[in-house]
Amino acid sequence: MLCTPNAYASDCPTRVVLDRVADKWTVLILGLLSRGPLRFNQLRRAIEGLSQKMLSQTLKGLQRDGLVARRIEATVPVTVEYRLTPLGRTLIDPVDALRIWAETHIDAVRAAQAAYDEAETA
Amino acid sequence: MLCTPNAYASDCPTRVVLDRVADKWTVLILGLLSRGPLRFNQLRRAIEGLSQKMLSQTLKGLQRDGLVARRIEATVPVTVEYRLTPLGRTLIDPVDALRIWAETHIDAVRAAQAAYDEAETA
DNA sequence: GACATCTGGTACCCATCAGAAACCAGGGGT
DNA sequence: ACCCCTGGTTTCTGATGGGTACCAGATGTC
Repeated sequence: MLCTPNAYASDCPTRVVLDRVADKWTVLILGLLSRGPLRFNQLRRAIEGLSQKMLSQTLKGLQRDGLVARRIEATVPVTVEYRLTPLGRTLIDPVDALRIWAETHIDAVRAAQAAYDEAETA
Repeated sequence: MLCTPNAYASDCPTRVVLDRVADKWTVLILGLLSRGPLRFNQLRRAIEGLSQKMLSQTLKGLQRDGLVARRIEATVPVTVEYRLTPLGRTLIDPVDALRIWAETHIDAVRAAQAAYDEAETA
């Protein structure tokens, strides 16, 4: 490795990884896959507002980064199953923590936003 | 609150918060501020590749969400100090975990990418 | 006075990207 | 024949991320 991993250096590849991992759809997809393998349309239906394109694109990126494995099942119709790899499983905790933080502190954030917007307008 | 916090529902405000928190610059900025207050240009210099505009924009968002407090110091020249709020401090652990994950697993990810690209080309 | 430099930003422009909708392809149901 | 399911890709467009230049105010310095 050429650089000591340091997300604050722009030339460190860590930056690229952080960009993938610190992503809304990644967090939601990994959160679901942590509970077990799912098929393409199961994921799409479970995550409201996620378009086919973004799902396909995000899954492709996750596969490339070795976090998710894709397996074609010879059923009728052919189904495609996505599951976490061992590497992907090491990411469950950080990503879950983030999602849970958002769900837990949403009230505080909304209150802060309201206060901020109030001060702005006034 | 109208909805049980659920990041998987598109109409839940949690989604918006997750989008802010699951952001490359947010992760890097909060990671620095967790070690103590910093001024605008200190942050800018510490995070390579972060433009003034994105820093300004991200800090404004973090203020609105009540994660970061901005304090103007009557020094010469006037300096502006950014520090985490109590709410912001609750986010340190999740966000640090994400950054540390990226720094720790960068080798594995790079290897997976190389293998994937190899298979693609072949 | 003219100029550079520090502070912390804002205005403008452009390339990229996210998202919506259409389309593709193979098979099943009626 | 037609519409449904499966899992995508293509196309188009509006939003947005990000770079560059610029702004304001104070200090220094030639």
